Amino acid sequence: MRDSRGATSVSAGGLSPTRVARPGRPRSDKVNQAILDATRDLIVEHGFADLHLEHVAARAGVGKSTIYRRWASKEELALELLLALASPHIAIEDTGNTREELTSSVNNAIRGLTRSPFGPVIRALLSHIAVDPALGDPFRATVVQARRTEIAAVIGRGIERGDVRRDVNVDVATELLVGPVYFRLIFGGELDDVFANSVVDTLLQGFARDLPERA
Amino acid sequence: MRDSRGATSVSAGGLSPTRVARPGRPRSDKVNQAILDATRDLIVEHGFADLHLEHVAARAGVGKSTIYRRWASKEELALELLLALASPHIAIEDTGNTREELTSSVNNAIRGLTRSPFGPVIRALLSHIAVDPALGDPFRATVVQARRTEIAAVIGRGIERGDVRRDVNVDVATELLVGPVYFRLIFGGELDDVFANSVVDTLLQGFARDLPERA
DNA sequence: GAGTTACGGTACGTCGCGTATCATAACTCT
DNA sequence: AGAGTTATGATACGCGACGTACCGTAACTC
Repeated sequence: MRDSRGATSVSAGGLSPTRVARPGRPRSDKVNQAILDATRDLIVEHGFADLHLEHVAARAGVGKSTIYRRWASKEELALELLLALASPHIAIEDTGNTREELTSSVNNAIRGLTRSPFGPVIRALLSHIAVDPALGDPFRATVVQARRTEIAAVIGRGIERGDVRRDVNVDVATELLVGPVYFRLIFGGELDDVFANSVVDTLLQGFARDLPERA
Repeated sequence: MRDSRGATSVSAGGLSPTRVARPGRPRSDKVNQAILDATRDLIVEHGFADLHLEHVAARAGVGKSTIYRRWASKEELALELLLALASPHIAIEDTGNTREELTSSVNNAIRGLTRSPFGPVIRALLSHIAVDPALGDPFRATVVQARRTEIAAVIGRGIERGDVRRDVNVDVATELLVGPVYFRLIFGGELDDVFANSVVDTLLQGFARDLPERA
């Protein structure tokens, strides 16, 4: 993120797979984790707007300068936290049952938002993701893209099985599956199995009673 | 919001329809509007996190104390602005064409978010709506509820016309129509007519190629 | 006119920002 | 073992915004 020293960055391309063995005292992984943990706790407790690096430092038992040495801003720190929290993810297996896999897609999103620290954190950062490209672009490029790809695979299998229409737009299908979840996250409503099933049922069947006129 | 003096509040129940005629100098509506305008501009320009009441006061040509006399916090001020910006809204007419009305529902959401100051403001406040009940609850109770009711009416007409299945859950239907719009607002993607049509087409037809097994 | 409230402006203490500096700790290389 | 280098926790700094308190003046009711 900030410099090439830490294990934080995408590994600046050293030859050795483990470490480059530079001179001087190495960055402490423990400290790194303590900062991220404290950040997570404070965001969950007080929200992103009231996240203050001085408090993070105090709770992590760390000097303020140690934080600034690794991350240039609150946003960078939050981004790394967000990506770290988003990565543990249950893959959607090929079960042979399209409805089941679609429901899993919706439930995966719900679980991530309700039963893990990822939920409160992304809730606190929604605006910044929507507004600040420095935070939004990397998030879109990794997390959102991965989820899109995964659901695209589900849709693809559904088409192969003959369960799903061939002309379904995969991007729009993803947004129809997951969009309602985020809508409820922001504007209220239960996020549970009943909702997930309701979304999938409605999507599979469609609104139309009879086939609507095409074009 | 803060006290019972201003025309701002929901009218503390005076007998006269116009004014209660209290002693002293009355609150200036001009000043009120100037503050809201300045707030809108600054949120759009710099985002909510960088909204500073001292700047609002300066741009509105107003004393800082005048702002604090009316609103207790940045959030309260932002809420009133949000509600004011959300209220101008094009109703969805009964055109007799269900597909057309559904598309209008989606396009209404898109237009509000892309072609009016409401878009940048709500984008900046998404997190606060999701996290802070003081801001979220009133917003849900008014704006979100109104939109839900409106779309429910569209669905209802569709059912009467025989275009829409009778057993469609109106809440879920609303979320399926508008959720994808908010998804793209946050996570990126074009918000245009093509998207609106795509959403409606997919929703009317459904994903399923043949009728899926029920239950 | 007297009484009351709102107005713009200014000054105040407090807090977090991001930077700089320090003595010390941890590690590499000779 | 010792020299060189980088990281660490701590502390201090100037800056800007916070929210409050106080002014003299303006606007309105009686």
